[in-house]
Amino acid sequence: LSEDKESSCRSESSTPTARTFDWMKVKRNPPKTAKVSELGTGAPGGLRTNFTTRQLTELEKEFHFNKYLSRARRVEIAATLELNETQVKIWFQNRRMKQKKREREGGRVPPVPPGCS
Amino acid sequence: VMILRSRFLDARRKRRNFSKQATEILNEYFYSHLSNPYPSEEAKEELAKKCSITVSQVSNWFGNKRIRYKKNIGKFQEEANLYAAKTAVTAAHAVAAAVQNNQTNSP
DNA sequence: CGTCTATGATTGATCGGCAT
DNA sequence: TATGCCGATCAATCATAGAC
Repeated sequence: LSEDKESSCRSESSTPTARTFDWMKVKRNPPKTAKVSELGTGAPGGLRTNFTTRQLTELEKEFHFNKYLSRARRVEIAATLELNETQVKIWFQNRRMKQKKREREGGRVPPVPPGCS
Repeated sequence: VMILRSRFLDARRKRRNFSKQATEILNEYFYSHLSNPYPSEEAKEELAKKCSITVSQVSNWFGNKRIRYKKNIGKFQEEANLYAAKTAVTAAHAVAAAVQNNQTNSP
């Protein structure tokens, strides 16, 4: 049960806190989506793609049919929605986690807000 | 214009701030574990119970806190010192109580 | 009342670990 | 060694609550 191990810090002037720990330095690599191949128009990879309502609707529909995708289905959907196979794969990945989260803490206190007393 | 940003009017995003007491508990944990503010699943469940919120909300709180803290450490300096002091006082009381208890029980 | 800031929630994508 | 999934987290953004 021993944690706290100064991982890396130097400046210690006024208070015992305010030190810079490793978790504060963590930097995620920018998204590699949107290949840098279709440039020409300057496709700045490293942006969080914004899925359109149409894409989300289709993905959601497919999810209700299959929680998991086969390679073939993934390719098909990616082509239809103009997304990478990876994006489709990740979407389903996140969607499954979302589903699990809802099931886990779903039945919460819904019947109470109205009026009350 | 992509005025069509309509996010389906996320009905659930009717946010309500946590009680001041809940925020106190969360901040106390955060600053007393500033070297590694990543509560275990068990710790999250305990915090959730104490704060009367869900485990997911505890996760959201720590996620937001960590990101916003490192984004501007200086802005949280005052808050950090505040909780550091509070933790020190609490610890002091615990020690004092322990000492007194020891004296009382060992004549 | 309108503007600016604090904060809870959402989500596409990354990271490390494990399985195939 | 390469690929998919899980669980946790990141990071940017949304929309609202609160401060002024």
